[in-house]
Amino acid sequence: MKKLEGLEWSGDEEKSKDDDLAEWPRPVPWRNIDAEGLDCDYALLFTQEEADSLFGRLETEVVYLTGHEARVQVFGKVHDIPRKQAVYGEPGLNYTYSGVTHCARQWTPTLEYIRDAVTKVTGQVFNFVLVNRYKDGQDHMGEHRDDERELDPLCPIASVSLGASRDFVFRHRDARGRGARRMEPVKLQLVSGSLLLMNPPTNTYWYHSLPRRRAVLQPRINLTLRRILSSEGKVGLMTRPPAPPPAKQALCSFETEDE
DNA sequence: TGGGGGGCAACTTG
DNA sequence: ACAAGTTGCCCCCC
Ligand SMILES: [Mn+2]
Repeated sequence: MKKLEGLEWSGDEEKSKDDDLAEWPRPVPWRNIDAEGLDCDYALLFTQEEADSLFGRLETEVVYLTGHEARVQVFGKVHDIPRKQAVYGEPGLNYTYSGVTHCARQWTPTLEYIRDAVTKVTGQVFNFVLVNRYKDGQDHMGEHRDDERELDPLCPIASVSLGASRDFVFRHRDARGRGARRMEPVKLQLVSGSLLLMNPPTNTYWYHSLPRRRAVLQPRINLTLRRILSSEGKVGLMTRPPAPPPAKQALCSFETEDE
């Protein structure tokens, strides 16, 4: 695996064939989170020092969506998205959020490094990452499921946290709305350097959110690594426009937008 | 007692 | 039908 300057793991890099998932670069103790239809695994993947370093690198590397791409229109009203988002992955992949499709930028060295670390401890391969930056506890994310059609249903979603600790809440889909089943939400604290794996079928039955926490004053960066199937017709692999596109050619280009 | 935080159902339009 | 935020209300706590 590629090394990143200033982040030399003490473990030797030799690839024995029996390399199993146990050592990265030290063993990671997993905690399993279990409920009806919910299956997650949580581990401390990076030390605090490593996490600080990675956070700092991402702060200079990651290019977030700006301008109209940093807003969302729902029910006719325009809102600023209450966090910053960036989209990275294999060339051609894209991500649709509230009807707007964003093209993935090419992996940065730090994102590749984190991706490969997660692959090393999980054995899962990822081709896409959504970066969410929460500037403080006012930034948040509403309840939702990651139920996009183009996601590989067999691949867990891997969530890496860097920076401020934040609460993270799962709610069963049948526990929402009036006349809901009484089921306790499952609450976690995601600390800096942690990795949360959301295994199937978690995303079928459980919504998750990152609630507002007014006491949190520091920023947090979250990476959700995913595997997108490229063969889906609708989204996934963005194909060249069928004909030389007349006006809207800028759809899949990466021009900088005004702040 | 008042106000702040948090949970959550209700509401929002094209 | 379908989007993902905000708002309002209620409860708890200091
Ligand atoms: Mn999600």
